[in-house]
Amino acid sequence: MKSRNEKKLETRRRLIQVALQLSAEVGFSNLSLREVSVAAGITPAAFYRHFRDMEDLGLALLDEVGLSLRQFLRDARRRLPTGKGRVEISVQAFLEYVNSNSNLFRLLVGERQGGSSAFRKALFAEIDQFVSELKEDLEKAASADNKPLTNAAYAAEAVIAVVFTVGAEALEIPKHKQEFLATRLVEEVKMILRGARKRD
Amino acid sequence: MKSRNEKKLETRRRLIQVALQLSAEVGFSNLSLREVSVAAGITPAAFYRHFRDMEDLGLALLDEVGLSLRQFLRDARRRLPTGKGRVEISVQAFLEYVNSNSNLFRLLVGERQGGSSAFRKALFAEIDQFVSELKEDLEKAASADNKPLTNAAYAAEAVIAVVFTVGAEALEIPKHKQEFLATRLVEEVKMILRGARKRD
DNA sequence: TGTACATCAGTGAACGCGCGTTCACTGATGTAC
DNA sequence: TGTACATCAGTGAACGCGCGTTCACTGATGTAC
Repeated sequence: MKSRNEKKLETRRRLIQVALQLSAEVGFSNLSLREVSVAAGITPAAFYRHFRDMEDLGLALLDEVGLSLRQFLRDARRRLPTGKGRVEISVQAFLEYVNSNSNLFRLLVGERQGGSSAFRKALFAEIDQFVSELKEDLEKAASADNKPLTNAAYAAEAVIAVVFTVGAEALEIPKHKQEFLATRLVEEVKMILRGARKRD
Repeated sequence: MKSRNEKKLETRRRLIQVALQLSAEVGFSNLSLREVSVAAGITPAAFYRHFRDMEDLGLALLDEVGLSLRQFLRDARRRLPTGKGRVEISVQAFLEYVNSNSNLFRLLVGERQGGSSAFRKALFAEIDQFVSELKEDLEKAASADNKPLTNAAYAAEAVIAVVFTVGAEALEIPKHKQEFLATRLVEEVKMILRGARKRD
């Protein structure tokens, strides 16, 4: 038999999952408390046993996104070879991530404007963490290749900007039409990295 | 005396202006027909004399944004000197534009996700035009400087990605705290252009 | 193990509210003669 | 210029709807003895 606490956590999980699914269609900020509650199989009144309001649920969703992104980064870093072709492999992995976690990624790029200020702040914090992890990766790779960068932080920001822009476009088109996005993204990232290298 | 037609156009203008102002605060997709109508000084029922629904108004807003952006580009191009410092001047001009037309810019970056598919399509078309105009500028500048680019289209896309990303951040912070954004944006754009140049 | 009481996730009804949309209407502007 | 009629931007009331939130409640789970 499941304990009362376990059941409560299950319902909480269901609320989060359902909110993620629904927000992919209309955007999280257009989601209603009633809609989410009913889709999760509880009455609207019971929603308040789990979250104070929709903003509170939104912050929980962002935690979820952060967790998933960090996991993706960890996996990607582990699988990545040293030497040639790293950009291609990373871009490929990223686009796969976007396609299979489109709900999470949509939240990340789609709600930069909508939502409360607490929500936006948490969202930018997630993106910042993404940027700073990339910065460290770039620095490591640069010193391994003996091709130092003038400013790894700027390079990381620029790369994230184009990666997220392309990711947002990928959401709009079916997966089998995305090859050109991959090649475009690879070229643009390489362009940035080339421009970021110290001239000798 | 104003003709009936002129008065109608004035009301239409007022609806558009008011929608632009209100959408800066909550985002266009969270705006209600009643809210906009009353703020423009007409009853909700009279709204239908001007637009079929809110989506229709949204498309009119995008026209407005497109017009204003093209004007900005034309002015910027005219004022721009040849030779050194062009990136700095362009970035400065762009950030001024973002600050004084924040409502328009917010619409452009904030509704990439919200809104109907017709709305999103029109929005991406506006951005695409921005990209292709920049591409031509880059090509001209490159041939004038005799520093040919490997792929001006990719360079333009990457530049727009970082420019819009920084522009979106600028919306979040007061103008007097934006100096670091300007230097950051200048460096990132130069980085991309450097990486885009043909190696000889 | 059994009993008595406490906890609390979830229920279902109710509330007031702003929403989009419709409708018959008003009265100023425009047009034809 | 004056008159009779047409047009049509805007009015105001009404509608049904989904919303967030509250409330007293139920009944299964948990706890103390």
